[in-house]
Amino acid sequence: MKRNTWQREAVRDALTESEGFVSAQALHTALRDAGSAIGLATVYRALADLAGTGDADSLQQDGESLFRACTPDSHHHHLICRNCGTTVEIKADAVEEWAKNVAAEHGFTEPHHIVDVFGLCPACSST
Amino acid sequence: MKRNTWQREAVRDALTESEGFVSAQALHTALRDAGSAIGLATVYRALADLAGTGDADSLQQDGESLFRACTPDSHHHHLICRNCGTTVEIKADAVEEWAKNVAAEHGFTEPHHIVDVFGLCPACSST
DNA sequence: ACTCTATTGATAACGAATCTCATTACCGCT
DNA sequence: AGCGGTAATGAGATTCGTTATCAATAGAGT
Repeated sequence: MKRNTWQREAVRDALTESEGFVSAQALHTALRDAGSAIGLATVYRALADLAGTGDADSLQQDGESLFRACTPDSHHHHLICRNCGTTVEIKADAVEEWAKNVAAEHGFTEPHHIVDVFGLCPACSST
Repeated sequence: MKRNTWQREAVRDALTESEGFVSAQALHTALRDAGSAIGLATVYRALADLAGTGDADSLQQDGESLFRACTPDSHHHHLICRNCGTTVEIKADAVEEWAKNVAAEHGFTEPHHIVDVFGLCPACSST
């Protein structure tokens, strides 16, 4: 049975409050700085849960996993500022179709895809 | 000045011979098993060089970097079997355009993008 | 309240990747 | 062909993100 703990809520809230993608370690540090006594392992576990249930999206950059609270039950991609992490959710049905077709054309089944666009957001571009 | 060593050649050859994406460690093990006395650090260095010059593409999966010899000077994406690693190179100008436009629409500059499709290749699908 | 057990958290363990630095060997030069 | 400087190598140590361990804690149904 799954239990509700204040730790899980804290991680969920912290994720929701952050602008873009954040690392597990950064989240943990932020929570500790905010006075919480949450453990690092718990942050990792909570994030894995959120990613598993679809309440958070994750991506890998420089060998570390970054997470972000996302609108659930809605497949989308991300436009991410590689400087400050600010993220915009992107809907791209055309890309979904394309990925599916490409896989089918080569006889590949169970297609998944990773599609992310990185760049510098307007704020970071102007500096 | 850059020197040519048999180690670099060995890594390049081993990469070229492998069907799909391979990890640095797997390549190192393969080379050692083949009788080569190459060091792990050297494999990492050679792969980084190849990726830097555009002779190899890389992607991150499960927190480790995978590499593959690729046709140089040709931007493309990959269709990868998540079971055996077999890879097909994909040209997708439509996706390039889409990524560029999406970035521009939101005022993002210097757009890069990561687009990879995973699935099970015909051989792995049938088992 | 009481029990049962999922969850927590400090720390150890793990693994990929990088760094260190003494040794090696590539390559331009004579 | 021989020499010299110097980029490259490699074994091991180190860093860093993530996961496993396990005793202690605290949800939740009764």
